[in-house]
Amino acid sequence: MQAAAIPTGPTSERLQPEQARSLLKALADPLRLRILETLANGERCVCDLTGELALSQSRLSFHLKVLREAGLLSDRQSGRWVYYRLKPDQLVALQEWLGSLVTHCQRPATGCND
Amino acid sequence: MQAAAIPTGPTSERLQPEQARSLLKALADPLRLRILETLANGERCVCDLTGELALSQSRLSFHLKVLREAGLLSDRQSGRWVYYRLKPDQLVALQEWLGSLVTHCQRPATGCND
DNA sequence: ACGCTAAATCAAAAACAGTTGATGGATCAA
DNA sequence: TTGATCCATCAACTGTTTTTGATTTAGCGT
Repeated sequence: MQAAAIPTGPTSERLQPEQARSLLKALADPLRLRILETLANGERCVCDLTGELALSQSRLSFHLKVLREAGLLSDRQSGRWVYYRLKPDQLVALQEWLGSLVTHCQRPATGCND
Repeated sequence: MQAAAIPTGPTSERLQPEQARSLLKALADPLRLRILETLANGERCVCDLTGELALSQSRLSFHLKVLREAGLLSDRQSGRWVYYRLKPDQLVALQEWLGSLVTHCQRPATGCND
């Protein structure tokens, strides 16, 4: 997935502000965080998740869609079931984006701790 | 909204999910990101910010409050003016929180890449 | 084909977040 | 004191997100 041209970061590419916002927004929900934490333990199908998280199917489906469209989850179908799994790439990218924000704010010149 | 979860330590302690959520939510807004970026250049009073960002005073005040309650900003009054500055601590804590989520998901045992 | 189950999608309602314009408290200078 | 400026807060309004319950699409076994 790495673009050959610009070696911006150690692992992934630099996030655009708009992408960062969409990730932050997807993460800024308690239910979606619970879903992520559950999926951090490994792949699950939707029916398992409704059970484990005690959610209605359509409610869960809504939030899975938000997370998937933000690029945080991938899904695969197997028979009647759809399995979701966490994609760490975007999390790493967001982490790096946060890091650059911190760095920027900690520059000595007009630093934020004077 | 509930009272702000005031960050306890000067340097990074492990974030509770609820604190993480409140930080993510605070960051997930384009205007608030612009405010943060402006404050990354150093402390500013509210009246400067209304000018630089071309915002109504009450709109700016609303967003400053969100950021302050998330623990991302500190403020101090000096005469008639209130100066806001960025507090990188919570950004660092959030970064670490993201990191731990990634780490957790990348454990070999029930890893998310099998 | 049929019935059954998994999951996505839809429309309407409810809940929430953000904007606006007005008001009020605090500080300062004259 | 009066008047001006800085800022926070409030209530009313608008727009967006989330929830709900119903419907739809699709896979599997019989």
